[in-house]
Amino acid sequence: MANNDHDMDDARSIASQLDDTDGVILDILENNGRATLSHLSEATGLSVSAVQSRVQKLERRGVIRGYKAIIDDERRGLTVNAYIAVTPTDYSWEADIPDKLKDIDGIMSCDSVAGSPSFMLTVRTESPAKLEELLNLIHRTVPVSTETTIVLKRYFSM
Amino acid sequence: MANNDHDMDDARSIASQLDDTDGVILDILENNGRATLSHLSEATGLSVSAVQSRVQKLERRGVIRGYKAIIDDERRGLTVNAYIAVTPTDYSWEADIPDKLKDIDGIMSCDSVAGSPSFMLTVRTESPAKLEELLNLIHRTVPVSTETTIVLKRYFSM
DNA sequence: GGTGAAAGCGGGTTAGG
DNA sequence: CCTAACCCGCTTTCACC
Repeated sequence: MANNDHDMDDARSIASQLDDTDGVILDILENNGRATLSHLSEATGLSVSAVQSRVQKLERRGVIRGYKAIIDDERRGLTVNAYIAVTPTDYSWEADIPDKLKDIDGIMSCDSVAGSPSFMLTVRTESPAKLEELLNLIHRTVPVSTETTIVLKRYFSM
Repeated sequence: MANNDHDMDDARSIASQLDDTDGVILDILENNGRATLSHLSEATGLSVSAVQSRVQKLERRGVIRGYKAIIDDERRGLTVNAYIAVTPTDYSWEADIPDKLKDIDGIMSCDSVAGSPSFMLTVRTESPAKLEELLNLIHRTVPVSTETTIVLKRYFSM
């Protein structure tokens, strides 16, 4: 995308541009993605149009990346969650691993981490059997060893 | 089982009540929490009001737990993410640990897991120094040992 | 950077069939 | 589950501080 103005899209410089009011807006929207502009206006003491321009700016700069409904995975039938520590068996592939994994259904996140596993994944499936299928698929896709830690109960999240 | 004969809010019984249309609605809302009813109407082939009553039902039954804005933590200044494996040093406290941790700022999720650590936390802070403070706070709050894995880069999530 | 107001309309809400 | 009203709130665009 071409920039209209001199946008500084380095993450750190953006963070340093955010003031307390932006923080209030982000806190509210993080907990209620459908908060209205008038609600944000009340909470910040600004006018609706001022809040609106801030929200739009936050969206344009990528601070607000989108909006999601939070789904109760259990009530939806996705009952098995797990952490998977991933260690490459062939390190020449290491840099490609996240890209190879990102479209596999059930893998919710992929982080590279410091330490002996190279990556940590979080996954969710509808059954232990499906989790085994997912692990098999991972091993067919990339040359890695995995260590899976099954979640017994999610006490809280975000 | 032990409770109420007509209790319909058991997670499994709710999941079994969801049909394909509900699945379409949930998939869309999970990726776009601000999808309009008319968009959902197009996607499902139902009328707007039919979709609306389904969405409301999903909200009332707790399948849809809420709506959130997705914030780019780096651009917001929260640059340090980590996984913390938690092992109680005094197991008589184990059951209380999630409750003690849930109001600590920076702890994003807490899962009990199968295996030798009892819990897995995900945390975020604005600096390594703040992460150390968070770890100190955890140790002052509950009798546990911790093993922290720092995230170098988040490739994708949710 | 912020306010306030007016006009248009898109989408949520609530009827009746 | 549908259609058809109704109405609140988001958006845009002003002029202005």
